[in-house]
Amino acid sequence: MSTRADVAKLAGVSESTVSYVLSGKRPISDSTKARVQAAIGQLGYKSNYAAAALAGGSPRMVTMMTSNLFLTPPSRIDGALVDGIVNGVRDCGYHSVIWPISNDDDSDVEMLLNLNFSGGVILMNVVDNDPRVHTLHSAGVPFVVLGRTKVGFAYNYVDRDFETVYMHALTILKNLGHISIGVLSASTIVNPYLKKAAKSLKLNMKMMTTTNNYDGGIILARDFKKYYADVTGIISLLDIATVSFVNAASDFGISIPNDISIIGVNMLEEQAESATPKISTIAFEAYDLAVSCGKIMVEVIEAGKDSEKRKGELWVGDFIDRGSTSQL
Amino acid sequence: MSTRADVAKLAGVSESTVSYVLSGKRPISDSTKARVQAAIGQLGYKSNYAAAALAGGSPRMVTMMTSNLFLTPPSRIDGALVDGIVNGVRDCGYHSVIWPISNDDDSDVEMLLNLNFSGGVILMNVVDNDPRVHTLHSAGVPFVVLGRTKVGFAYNYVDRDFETVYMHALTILKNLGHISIGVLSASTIVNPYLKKAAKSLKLNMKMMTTTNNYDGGIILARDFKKYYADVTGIISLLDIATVSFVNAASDFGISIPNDISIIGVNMLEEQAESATPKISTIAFEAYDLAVSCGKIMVEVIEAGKDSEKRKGELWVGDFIDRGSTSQL
DNA sequence: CTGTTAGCGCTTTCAG
DNA sequence: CTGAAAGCGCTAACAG
Repeated sequence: MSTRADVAKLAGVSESTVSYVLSGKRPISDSTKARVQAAIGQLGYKSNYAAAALAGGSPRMVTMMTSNLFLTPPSRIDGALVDGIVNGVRDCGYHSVIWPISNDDDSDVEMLLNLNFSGGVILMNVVDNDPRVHTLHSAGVPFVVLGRTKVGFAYNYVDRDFETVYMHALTILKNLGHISIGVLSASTIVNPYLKKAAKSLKLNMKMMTTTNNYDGGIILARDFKKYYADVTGIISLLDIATVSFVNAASDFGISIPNDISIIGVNMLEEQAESATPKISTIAFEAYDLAVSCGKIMVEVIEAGKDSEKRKGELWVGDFIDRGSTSQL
Repeated sequence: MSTRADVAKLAGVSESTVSYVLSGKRPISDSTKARVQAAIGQLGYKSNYAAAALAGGSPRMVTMMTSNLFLTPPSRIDGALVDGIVNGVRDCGYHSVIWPISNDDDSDVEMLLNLNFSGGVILMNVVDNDPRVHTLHSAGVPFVVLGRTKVGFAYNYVDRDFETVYMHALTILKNLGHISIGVLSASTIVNPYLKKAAKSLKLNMKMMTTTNNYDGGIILARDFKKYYADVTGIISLLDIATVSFVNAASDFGISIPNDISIIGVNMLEEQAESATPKISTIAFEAYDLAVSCGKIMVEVIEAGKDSEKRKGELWVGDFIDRGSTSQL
């Protein structure tokens, strides 16, 4: 494996010059630049990540930690999120990898931190009072959470403005004349913002809890008339289950949108279109959100490990009302 | 961030002693070991991955490349594979990360190689004459493929002995009196080993192509009587679709196992049990296969980048006939 | 059993 | 615009 020194010798320049043509951090004449690049091509030279990381301070690598990625089929949103982060981070000249964690305990986090090869970590799929946030925080590692959790201290995160999202969705439903609103969610806990919005609009809420997969939607459709007969409007926080619910509805004598209006707040546009009829959504630009998460991660890394720079600040992904209420 | 030097000073020993208590590569007296460990704990010292990689030769890190992980929900087998590799690699004292690649072109591979931070790569989900295998090969990086593809040169891989698997599965079906065999697969191409086995057993084969997801199984059940009426035995190469097919069968007037016998050759035992009735399987020990893949990867790394040691050799995952033919 | 020392390949001042 | 040289933190001889 050739080194920077080999390149320098072949090109007849100094080692630092090679570094600078690579990094572009200082002006280099076109002629030497050309010679260096020719030498690089000729030798098939590749920069050594470890050496660069060692010499250059914190490694230019961000680690995504996301759990349950392989145990159960993830939602399409998780996919868009990962892709977005990869690209956001790459735009900043960093790289990203996924650190496979199989569960929600934090031994995998410890291991990553001990390894110390990552300049910072992006934590996804956070749970309530996530122990991993505590671990990352006390380790003093730069990290950004994609999503939010209450842990009792300030930390960097990127999230949507759900307060506005929920209010908007419920307002649409209310304007359509719905009073009894079902909430399609994987959790039995009502989101406080949702609760607050429903209260202020004087709407009744009914949790419709199911798993976010194809089966979850089918089961819901099957049970709908039995358990949720009074529900006429649905706000859905899931994606896969919602699509299958809508697609299966007619099999169980439910007519959409005649019987119920359904609006997805946590769904890719592309998925919404895969349902028949197409599901109305409050647009969730998962990809853009993730891109911005990646960029902010890099900003945090570069600001230094213990930077309070933007800590606890709220970065909201673009909230766009596409007004796609065709189905409603 | 404290370094090995800080630890050494605090413990009153030399820097190399600290290294050696960490690596265990030479005997250290219990007393100094204790002092060093105390100092490490006190300082919260973490070894620097980049420095270790730089000083110690090839980095102790293996990279898993697997595509389509986020575009579509992966099968349960992919999950078992990733988990198994992580553990196999960890048993060898290495670490592993996932390198997210969104497509089958090899620009992501190039980028990983240019980064040069990985001691070796495990390639999953290979396609026919996979371009990434060519790229890895000509880069001279240690790599192991989980699965096989024809590329015109020898490379390290780990795979099941499908020749035996198919022969065994078809023999079971034949012994049950089936002559017309459906092949449930995501591809329209008949596996040559399967074709060969069918021929030698004088069985008729009919491709039943579908996508490996819940919908794929439903569609197949719906269309079964129309398109595959003559099929009485099925060999399935899919997992998710097969489970949903079996579960949906009765809704479409198909009685299993009265009308058809179905046997899964590419399915986790746990998934087979989630169908009603339980699906018969030729056991696929995905996890064990992946563990061995991880271990072999490390072996290849340590043998040196251009080692021919085991190149082109066939490592077959354990093939275990559990004899679970209850449903048949 | 322990200490000393020479690098690993790169980045980044400091000097031209 | 370019070169020289001092490290980054660790590993692994080499020398006790």
